[in-house]
Amino acid sequence: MPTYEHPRPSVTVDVVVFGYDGGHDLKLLLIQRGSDPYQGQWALPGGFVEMDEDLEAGALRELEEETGVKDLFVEQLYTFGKPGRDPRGRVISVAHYALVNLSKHPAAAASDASEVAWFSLDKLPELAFDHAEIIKLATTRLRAKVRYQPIGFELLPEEFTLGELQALYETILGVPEFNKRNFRTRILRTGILEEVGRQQNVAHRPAILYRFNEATYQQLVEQRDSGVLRRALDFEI
Amino acid sequence: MPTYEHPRPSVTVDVVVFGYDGGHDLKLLLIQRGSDPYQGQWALPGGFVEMDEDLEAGALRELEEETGVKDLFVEQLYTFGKPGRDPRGRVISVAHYALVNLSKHPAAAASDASEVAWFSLDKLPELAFDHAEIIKLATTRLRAKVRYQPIGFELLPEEFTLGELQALYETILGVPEFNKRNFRTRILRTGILEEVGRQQNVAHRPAILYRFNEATYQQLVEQRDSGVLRRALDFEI
DNA sequence: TACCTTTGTTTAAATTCTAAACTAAGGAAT
DNA sequence: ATTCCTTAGTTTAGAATTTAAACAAAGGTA
Repeated sequence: MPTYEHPRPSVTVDVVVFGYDGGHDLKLLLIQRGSDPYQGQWALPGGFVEMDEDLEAGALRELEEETGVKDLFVEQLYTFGKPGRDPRGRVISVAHYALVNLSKHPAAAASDASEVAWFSLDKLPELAFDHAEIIKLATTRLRAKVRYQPIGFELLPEEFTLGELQALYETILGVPEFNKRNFRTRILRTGILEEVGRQQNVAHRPAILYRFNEATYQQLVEQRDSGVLRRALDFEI
Repeated sequence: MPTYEHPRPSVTVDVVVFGYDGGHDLKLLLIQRGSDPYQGQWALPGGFVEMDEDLEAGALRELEEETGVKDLFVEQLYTFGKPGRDPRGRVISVAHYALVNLSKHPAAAASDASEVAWFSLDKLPELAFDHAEIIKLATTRLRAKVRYQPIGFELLPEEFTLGELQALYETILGVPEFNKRNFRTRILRTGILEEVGRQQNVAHRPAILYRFNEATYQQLVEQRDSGVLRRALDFEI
């Protein structure tokens, strides 16, 4: 049965972009819709996938076209396909989420969609389509994933202190302040951090700067998956 | 921009159905393709999604049409959309996975696709499309998820002993034999099991039969999510 | 009645976690 | 130059948890 016999839904890719600037909240990148359905409302960056591009590539392309933001960590989240979720007809959206450090990717503002802005995750405007639901799922996923995979590092600058890392975890998880100095022990014993220097010009004892060591991490993942280690990567917060 | 201006990919739903019969391996439900691309090869049950049905509903419909199996736990897995994954053109597949206890759902055999059979997960035939890749991801997901969500109960009969539950965990995770009698402690202290009787006519001390208590589980999930409890549900194997 | 098998409990030692006290390293204030 | 303040980082004792082994129980079978 060749495909052309079937009526086909439209397929879009949308991206929930989380940004972090060292503060006490996560940011979310939204665009203001310039055209037809939900015109003027805020929405996730995204658009129709092209016939010859991979889904993730499409998500990154739409993101760059609409916001100018590129070169970031992106991963598939979930596919939303309930009939009626888009007034234009049957539209299935393959939602992604992405993480970005705002000091690396400066104030996104661009292009063919009318407006682009970063919103605090806990002060979002009204959203088009079912995008509020998508964002909620992305947030849940981020919170769950950050506990057992080192994706948080995507939100920090290349070099960071343990204090900054802990503040990020507290921000993502919404916990006021946890585990005090035990956080340090747990993260360091995994061996996935590498010392790269010390802070300069701070009005207190300068902290050690660390960098995420991807090679060591991959090695640990392999050892765990082959059964050599069991708990090596639990930095369970 | 109305959707009809865009070329549209085809969208299918596929289902990785895991079955368990109390033995030492997991089974996988496959169909033998009766038509055009990959004719005669084994493949996942699935097909084109209809214009007015939800993705999960489509997965269940195709599954029942092609194999006769219905009424089971199903969840979205991942969406596969690489160009070229289907020789018929651009086909995006929203893959799902499902869990079923084989004593409840007897030998699936049916219908419009030519053949249906259960295969041992570690003795799979050559597979059509990128279905081997989909199965691999589903297996990884099942192994990961069974450690922190009680989805394993979907694979057991209504009433089961702790020995049976442990055997299931060992089968899913591929561990020869773990934790001996501590498994019991960890599962029981969560409170998600409810005693419903004892085994009959066995040539040894009869084991207590348990049933999964969904209400207690939901209650614990809520308490955890609201921060009251932290570790209540870690039955981390 | 003795024995076999599997279920289920108890417990002591080992390990890990928690939280507090303590030490260190800067700049800023005096 | 000295003291003070702030944040970084270490040590450690007590609490809690995990592990693994010994032990006890409950059938059927010989």
